[in-house]
Amino acid sequence: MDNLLSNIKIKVNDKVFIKDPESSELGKRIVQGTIGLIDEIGFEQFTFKKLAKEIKTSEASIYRYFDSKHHLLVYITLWYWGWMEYRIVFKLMNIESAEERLTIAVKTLTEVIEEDKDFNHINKVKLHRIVIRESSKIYLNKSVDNENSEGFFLAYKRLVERVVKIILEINPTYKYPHMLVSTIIEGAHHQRYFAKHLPRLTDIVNGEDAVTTFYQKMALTQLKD
Amino acid sequence: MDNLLSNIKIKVNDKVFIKDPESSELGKRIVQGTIGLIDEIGFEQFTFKKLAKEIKTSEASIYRYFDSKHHLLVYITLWYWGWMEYRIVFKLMNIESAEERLTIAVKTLTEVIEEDKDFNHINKVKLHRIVIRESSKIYLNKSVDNENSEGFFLAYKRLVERVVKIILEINPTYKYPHMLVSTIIEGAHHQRYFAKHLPRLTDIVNGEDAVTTFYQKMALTQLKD
DNA sequence: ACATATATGATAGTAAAACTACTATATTTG
DNA sequence: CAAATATAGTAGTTTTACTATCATATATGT
Repeated sequence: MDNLLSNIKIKVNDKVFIKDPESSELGKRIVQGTIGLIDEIGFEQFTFKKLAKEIKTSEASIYRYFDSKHHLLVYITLWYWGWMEYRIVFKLMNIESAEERLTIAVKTLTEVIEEDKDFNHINKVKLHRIVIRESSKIYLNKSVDNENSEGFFLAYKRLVERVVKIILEINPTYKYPHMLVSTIIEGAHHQRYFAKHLPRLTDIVNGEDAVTTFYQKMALTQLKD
Repeated sequence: MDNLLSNIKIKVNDKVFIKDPESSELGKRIVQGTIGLIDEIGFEQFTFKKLAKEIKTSEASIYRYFDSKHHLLVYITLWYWGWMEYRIVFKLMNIESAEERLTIAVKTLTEVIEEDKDFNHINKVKLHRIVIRESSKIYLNKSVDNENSEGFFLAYKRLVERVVKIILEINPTYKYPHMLVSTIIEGAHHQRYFAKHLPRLTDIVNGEDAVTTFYQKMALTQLKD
């Protein structure tokens, strides 16, 4: 991918922010600083006051971009999903075999993220760690129905749908394609987290990326039912 | 199970509470009230002040039982895991076939909970909804390593290990038994939540419990690898 | 060039949440 | 039955999450 994406912008639902953080220098510092700080101290300890200090601005200025720290977390998660969809579309180009496309999609969704130079102000390694630890909090709460009706989760649904389509190409009568895909995405996050913090809840295998291998096999075998 | 469990107490790691809530009338009201209130308003909106009002006691009295609302959530989640382990042990009694045991274990872990009369002050239907929406928050945060070293998650590990053993009975060389079990447990929670709030991320099939069916099949087919 | 819109910064304030310290009362026990 | 102990209740403090106000800097349009 290299620098091909250097003039592409990942679009995020504009109901998530008050002012688009991509539209200004300060906005980008907010996003960059948020990723650094949440990665470091966790979402619960993260406050706008600490962020303001970190990026040398005022609390009030941050409130001009985001309503709440919750919306800021939603923002970076939606950005991540949008970015994932892009990566998948890219990697699947010109690949004909549906099986191969599925294998690549699952690898992309589950593999460890390596740092690259696209979207400069966003550190994807840190973002990935945040998505693993924090992203489910954006929908596991009482505001989910409201936010769903505002379209907050469309980026996630699109991402899932894209992989579902590949599965249905392989087996048009498979009954649980959405379940399979969302199990893989969420499951991979969990397994990476367990590997680091609760290793007895997962399996760490020498010489292979067990998470990716496990879910690739799962995708290919389950859809045969 | 009926009333067989009426004089059994689910043990919860005593580092989670300051004073055992099972040891007094007030303690039981705290647990009962917590389950009702978190189910109703969600963990983020839940406060000790609201709980105190609900159960007609004072904030300070609740603080004598639990350090923080986080520990209270840990408590009810650990209770749930302990209870699940009990249910599984019970249901597997005298069943010889490992395949059948696995099918029953997965059903128990993934099925919809029906109200019963055991452990009277704990409403298991509400508790199940809370576990689905909130339980992952007990480990998806920066205190996980500390709390893990205090043994907070042993009940979860024991539960997983119990099912892992069945899998290894069926296929002693299967490489990913923990991954499979934790994927099933967490996955089932997610799918039930999606079915209610984000249905496009799952598959709802008429005339069957798609969640249980999906994960039962997954367990039986994956371990063949 | 100058008025005006827009962006940011600095400061202060409010309400609720999270937690602590202290006081009062009930119960147990020596 | 007095002293010790457990439990409950009241009144704080600190932090968080947010709002409001005003000052200043920068950009834009005519």
